[in-house]
Amino acid sequence: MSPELAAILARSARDAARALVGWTLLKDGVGGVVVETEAYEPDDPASHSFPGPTRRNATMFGPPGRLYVYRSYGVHWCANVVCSEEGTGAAVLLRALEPVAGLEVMQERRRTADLRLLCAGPGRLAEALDISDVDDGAALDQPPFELHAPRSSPDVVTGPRVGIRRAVERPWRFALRGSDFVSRPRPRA
DNA sequence: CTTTCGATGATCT
DNA sequence: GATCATCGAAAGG
Repeated sequence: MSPELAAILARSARDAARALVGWTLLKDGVGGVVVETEAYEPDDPASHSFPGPTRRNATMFGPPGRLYVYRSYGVHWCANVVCSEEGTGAAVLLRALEPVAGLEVMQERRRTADLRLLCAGPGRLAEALDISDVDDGAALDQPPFELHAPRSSPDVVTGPRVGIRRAVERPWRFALRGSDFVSRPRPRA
């Protein structure tokens, strides 16, 4: 793993979630720029790692830089980046990308031509990149995945996390300011 | 525009 | 049996 990525992922989920905005994520050359993330910390009642290690969340307690993939509402797949120290259970939920590469492939997978709806939400993002349970535990800096650093530091806004019932007050959602490709409800401009 | 609701399966109580 | 880090279609204003 590059020193730059390792340094980002070594930090808390909050810091890693903020720092991952602007990076480009690809699977098999298909994907785009990360424009929205959420942090899930250890001792965070909203995190899947909160109850401790189980079969589902085992990847969360493994090495940083791996993908933790889980099924949401029995219908969708959602993808996280494991971060902080191995064994802590910290992770960053990937919530939205700005589509950049493989647009036609993603449009086909998502069955929509609207670029704003290709990767705007964790379930949509996973479907567009063809991420599922088989990718759980995969290293994000090794094929078929690539993670590329932004050229300059992006302008990031924060807000409450989406879709959770517990610890709703923690402002651990991060998004690229003004992006047209974030999920709803839209963060403040 | 906004709100409501069904789908569908693993996990938890 | 209830809950859930979601989405899209349908119904309501």
